[in-house]
Amino acid sequence: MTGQSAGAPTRRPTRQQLAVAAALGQTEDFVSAQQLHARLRGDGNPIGLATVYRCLAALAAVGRLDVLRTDDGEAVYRQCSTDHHHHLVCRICGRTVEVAGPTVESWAESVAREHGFRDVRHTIEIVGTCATC
Amino acid sequence: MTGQSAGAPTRRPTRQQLAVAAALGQTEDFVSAQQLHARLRGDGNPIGLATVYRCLAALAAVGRLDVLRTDDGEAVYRQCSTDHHHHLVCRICGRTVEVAGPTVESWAESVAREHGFRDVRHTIEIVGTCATC
DNA sequence: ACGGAAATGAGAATCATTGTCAACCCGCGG
DNA sequence: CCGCGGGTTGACAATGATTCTCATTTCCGT
Ligand SMILES: [Zn+2]
Ligand SMILES: [Zn+2]
Ligand SMILES: [Zn+2]
Ligand SMILES: [Zn+2]
Repeated sequence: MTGQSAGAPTRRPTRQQLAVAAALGQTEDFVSAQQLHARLRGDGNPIGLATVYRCLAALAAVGRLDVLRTDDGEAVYRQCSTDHHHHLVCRICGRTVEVAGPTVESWAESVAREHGFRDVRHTIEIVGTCATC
Repeated sequence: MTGQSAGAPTRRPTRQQLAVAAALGQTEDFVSAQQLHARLRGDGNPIGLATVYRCLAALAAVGRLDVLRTDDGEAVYRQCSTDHHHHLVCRICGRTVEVAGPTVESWAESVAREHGFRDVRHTIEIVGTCATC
């Protein structure tokens, strides 16, 4: 109980960690660790794959990232935005529309509470065929 | 139109497929392909791991199984009830509660239509910490 | 029963993720 | 300012679920 128990055991700052954080800050889309690694290197930012995983894990542990799994099991990460929303994706052309709705938010919240669940998070993805496809 | 000709290319029935279906019918819990494989063999029911995966994929394709991913990316399957629903999962003990709500269904539908999307599907996962954890 | 197509199974191959461990770097004490 | 200790990194090996390969077996219509 003593010591710096409270909050995040601050990680020692390094170039790599900043790079990862910066890269995540440049997009609102979900990216996989592999993609992020490739992107960083592409931007002339040398970093090891294992380090990318470690940074992502660290950020996720502190709750700064949203993590979800694609259908084929790959983990994808996104910087938690203060502005919570979901995506409507076209299964043909990939067009993505951001949608937000208090309706679904409160529904999820109430459903969870109703069953005694705490610290609730949710993942919602709506997939369809867009008007032009 | 004419029977199920257009839809599901009916799979040729075999002992293995029946065994997999039967095993899935014996439990309400989610099981991984590996677990199912072990269980089947344990019950003196010889079957190849690849076949288990194939059967599961086939069943899931026809919509007879609910599939979801554990935090570590492993796919788990469960025979699903005929009705559409979603899952409330405990991030600690894995306890799963089925939830259904016209609220969220119509919300998803309207949001999609509002943007001109057709043939809409959605994925919703609510994760939290259950009362006993 | 016969023949061809579908299904199976053992093992190899794939691929994201994690573990290993020596080299490296950052902040602090001297 | 300089050197040390321990957190951090990175190349590579290891893991483990899932998929692929292909020879063999099984099912089904004829
Ligand atoms: Zn489209
Ligand atoms: Zn939401
Ligand atoms: Zn629980
Ligand atoms: Zn639904």
